[in-house]
Amino acid sequence: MSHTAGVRQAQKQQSRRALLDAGLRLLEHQNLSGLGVREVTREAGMSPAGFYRHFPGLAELGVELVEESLASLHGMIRSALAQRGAAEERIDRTVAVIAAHVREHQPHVRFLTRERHGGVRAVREAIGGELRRFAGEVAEALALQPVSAGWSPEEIAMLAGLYVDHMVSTAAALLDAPTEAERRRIARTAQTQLRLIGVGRRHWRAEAG
Amino acid sequence: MSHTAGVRQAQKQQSRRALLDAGLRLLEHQNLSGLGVREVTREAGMSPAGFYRHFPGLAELGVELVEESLASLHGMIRSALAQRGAAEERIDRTVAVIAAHVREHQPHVRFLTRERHGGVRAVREAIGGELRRFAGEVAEALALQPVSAGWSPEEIAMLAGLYVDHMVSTAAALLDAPTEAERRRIARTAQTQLRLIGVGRRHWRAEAG
DNA sequence: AAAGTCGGCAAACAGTTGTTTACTGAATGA
DNA sequence: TCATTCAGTAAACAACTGTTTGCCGACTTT
Repeated sequence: MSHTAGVRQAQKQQSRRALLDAGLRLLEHQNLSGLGVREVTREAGMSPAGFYRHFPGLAELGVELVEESLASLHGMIRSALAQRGAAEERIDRTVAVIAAHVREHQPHVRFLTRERHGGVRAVREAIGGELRRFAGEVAEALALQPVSAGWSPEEIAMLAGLYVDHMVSTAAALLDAPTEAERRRIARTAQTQLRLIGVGRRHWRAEAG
Repeated sequence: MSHTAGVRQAQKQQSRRALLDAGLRLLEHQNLSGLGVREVTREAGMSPAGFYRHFPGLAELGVELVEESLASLHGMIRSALAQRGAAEERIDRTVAVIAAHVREHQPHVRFLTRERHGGVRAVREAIGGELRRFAGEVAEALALQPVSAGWSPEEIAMLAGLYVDHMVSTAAALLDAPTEAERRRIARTAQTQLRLIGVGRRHWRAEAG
């Protein structure tokens, strides 16, 4: 359908990408709700009317960006969960994975953190829902670990939520950090925090409920 | 200077408040970067030109809203820190304080979570800086607790950061929750998470560093 | 080679925007 | 009482905005 036969299709895809990239670029310093069609087409080097050959409106551009961003985030989470080895090592590598993702997908991550509680309901809910799905995946992975023996599903879910929230906070902090030194400091703090949570995990069953 | 002699001053203050309230109302469904002077004055029942008798521009309105919101948040944090009693009790009351604050200052809290990573640099930095100051206060309070004996300042700071981030996440989740039942579920989860962190705290010195 | 498809453009539409201008009229101070 | 101050207004400004229209010309299909 799309893999052959198409100088036409290829050019169209290219223009579409140009629009998406232009939007993503503008959204680094702006909010989705404040974006304009003319603004995007200007940045993409296209006439305003051309926009409507690709999207019915800006909302749809936004949704597409959400999907892209979440797809890459999803990949990152799977990488983080795939870490093996001792707890210490896993923590360090997980934080490293997060830091690398933020570095390499800065515009996407910035978009997500900015619109996570932004003014566009559809986008907000898409992000929130997907984060909840991610928490579910994390919970599944946690359930398989020996440390979780005897934990109720609710307890595992609350731990997964804590991890996901922590990851989000850490990613946002890394984004805002102005210098490399600051980013390293944030990463180190995040590691220590995860270690503290890990200590709590190991003593949870003996102490609580 | 201002406490007497002023039907004039009082009327001005009233108009100023009307503008701030109008802005806050509009910002429940919108982003600061997408707000317009005409929009605000229309909502406040004032002519567009009148706006400039009170603020040089919208950015200043935004900063003023940040200060208001942070002042009320500051009050909340002090309440939370003032909790006495056993760990369990303190946790429950702290979460209750957060939930009450979110309920009673919904527009302010929504504004903060929305603009925490929003498109207006000055506002973003004001919020971020103030949250860091709050973390400092939390750290001071933590240092006084017996559980923190033997902790380095860095360790205490990372714990305070974890608490503040967790509070922010919880507040945001409470805001987004559609039903009272959902809010109760979130509060209960938050309590359990705090309890887990508490377990980690108590076993930290024996296990880490 | 001819006919058709369709991405992109310029131009025009009616609205809206931020900001300035000169003004009005009520509160103020002499 | 009279002059002054000043919050709020209406009107005008140019500069945008989203969206539609008709058209062109390069690709595709027949």
